[in-house]
Amino acid sequence: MLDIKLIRENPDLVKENLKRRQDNEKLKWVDELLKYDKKRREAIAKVNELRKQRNELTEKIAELKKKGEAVDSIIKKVKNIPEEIKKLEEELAKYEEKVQYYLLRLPNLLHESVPYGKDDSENVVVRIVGKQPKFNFQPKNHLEILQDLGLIDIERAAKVAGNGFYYLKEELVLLDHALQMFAIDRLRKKGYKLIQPPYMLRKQAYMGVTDLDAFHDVLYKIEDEDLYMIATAEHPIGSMFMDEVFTKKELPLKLIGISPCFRKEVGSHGKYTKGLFRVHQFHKIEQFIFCLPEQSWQLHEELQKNSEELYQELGLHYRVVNVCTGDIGAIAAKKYDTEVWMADNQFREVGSNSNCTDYQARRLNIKYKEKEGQAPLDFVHTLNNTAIATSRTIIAIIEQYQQKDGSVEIPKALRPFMNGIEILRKK
RNA sequence: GCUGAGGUGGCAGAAUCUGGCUAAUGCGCCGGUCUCGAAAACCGGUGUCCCUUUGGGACGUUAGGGUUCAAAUCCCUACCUCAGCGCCA
Repeated sequence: MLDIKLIRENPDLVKENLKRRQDNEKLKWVDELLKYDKKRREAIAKVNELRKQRNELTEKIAELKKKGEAVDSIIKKVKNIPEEIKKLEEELAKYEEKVQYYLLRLPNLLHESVPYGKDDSENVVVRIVGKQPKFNFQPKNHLEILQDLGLIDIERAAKVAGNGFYYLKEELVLLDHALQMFAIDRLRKKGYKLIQPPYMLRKQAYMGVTDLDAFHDVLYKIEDEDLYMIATAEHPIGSMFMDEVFTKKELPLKLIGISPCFRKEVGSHGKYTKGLFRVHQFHKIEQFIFCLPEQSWQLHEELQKNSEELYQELGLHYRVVNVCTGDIGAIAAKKYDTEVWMADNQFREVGSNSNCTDYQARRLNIKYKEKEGQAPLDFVHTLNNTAIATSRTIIAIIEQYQQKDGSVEIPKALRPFMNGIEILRKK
């Protein structure tokens, strides 16, 4: 959410930002928002005036009663004021709803370093790391390999839960867990604090951390409950400190979340959906930071470095892209995607790293103050970055480490976390 | 899930029964006086919003409704906390 004062004072800045995002249909929203904001403030003035009148008369009633004098005539005079107030308040509520509608939908201001572009084809490659694996045979995709090894069953998963689910088996389960333990181990050594959050959230908490499209396209809702299955640990961790005030010395607060992630993936038709790439559930280790505004850009690079170190230690070939203005999404001010190389010679996303500046924090009402007992100064900044998303990283490992005989080598970094297993082999 | 007791500012805590009496008082925090400096003491301030801003006003007692001229106070709902009971891996 943007600061209404900023929009009032710099409407052109907000409009320029929308143009860069190619969100041209939202341009008129800025004027609409300001129109309703003005009406809102006028209504507030009127309501205040009426309340003042009522309060004065009410006080007179109390005063006269104390003296034991008659109050009937004043009560008659004041009696219809509450109704007028109510009418005006209803009008005011309408304006407030409008203002809120636009505020919740206007996207974050982009950082100047975000490249201009219309969609993911115009994301800018920042760097390519590692070497493309060379095979002296025709490489297979992960699904074929895993099925040959007998480590996955997606047919039965489809039978009981539908497309997009899977049964992992034996060593593949260990690999999934090893990836998580590996990421946790490395990040804890950097001082990040581990959190296992609730796997469901109320709507109110969810509103603060994501955009409204998510409620339909991404989130599973529990029937008859005000609860949504989380799509990432980012969400329960972001909302964890809702309506709270940090002291400066508590910041930056660097956290690692571990959780399963549940996603509906509505509207993913036509996208790459093979095997484990686009699934309804997977595990993820997530980095999350609450910090002072002046710290966030440096920490954004730190988060990027952290996750790249993991991919490097796993020996994976990957690239990093600076996500362009047309592809970045409403909440981030800047976003890097990390994309791993897959056997069909495509790079595909395994993680993304967002600096949300104060956009999430304003919605969640998370502020900071100089020290205990003082008034809050301003909103904090929030950042989140994938450390490891298991399913997609599994794809990269299986496809990049496959051998001619159909076996798959386990990266050395993972072996201590999976009972020393060095290779996945058909039995 | 049931029963009972609760939820008041950054914190503690009164007012709730019996609606009108500055949300008292203390702590913390900010500023000032004093001091070489600090502590103590004393004085002032300490949430949000609106306006025609040396000022005026509205809102604010977990949240949302209701009753009333008037609600922290009475009624309803949700959420949360505590206690007891029940159920459960």
